[in-house]
Amino acid sequence: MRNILGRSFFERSAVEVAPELLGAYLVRRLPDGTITRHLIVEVEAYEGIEDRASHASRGRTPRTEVMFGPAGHWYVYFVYGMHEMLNIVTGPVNHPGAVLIRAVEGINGPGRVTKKLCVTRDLNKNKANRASGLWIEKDFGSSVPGTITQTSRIGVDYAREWAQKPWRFVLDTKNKET
DNA sequence: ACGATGATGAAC
DNA sequence: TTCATCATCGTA
Repeated sequence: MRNILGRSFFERSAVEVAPELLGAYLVRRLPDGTITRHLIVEVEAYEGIEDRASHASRGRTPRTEVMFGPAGHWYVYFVYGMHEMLNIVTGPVNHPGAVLIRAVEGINGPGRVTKKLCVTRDLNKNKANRASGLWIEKDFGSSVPGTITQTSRIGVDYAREWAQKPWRFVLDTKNKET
């Protein structure tokens, strides 16, 4: 059976949640009503106030507010003057965490995922559910379609020892063309 | 290798 | 109010 992932699923450590999102589906309902499903193949965990790579390491600010809120909400922010980044908030209230969706099948790169799915900041702080038009579904009945590789996170060299954490998770799907 | 391009947060 | 920085991407 396929479930829409809600607060209870996300209310854990981002490092625990992240690998479990591999093989799940990012589902988007576009303004015209069409629904598309995308297999999640790459994610990164940002966990706690200590994690120097996380925006939340600077504390509670207008931008990071949502990361301190309840799990299962979207954190969408703008970076490099042109890219929207899509994250799902994890962990208990007041314990900031998030998982960045870096790629879905056929779309590599976090900026490309959001562009392709028409995800912008107006989804920020929205719940991941049908009402917001963007949610995640997971089939708990079947196994992960591939092998999971762990590496350090991309673009966070400034984060000192936190940059080394193997908190990037990639799903290598068998015999698939890009 | 590097420029585009604008929000963010910290310093002043 | 200014400034460096940035969870990136396309072109070279």
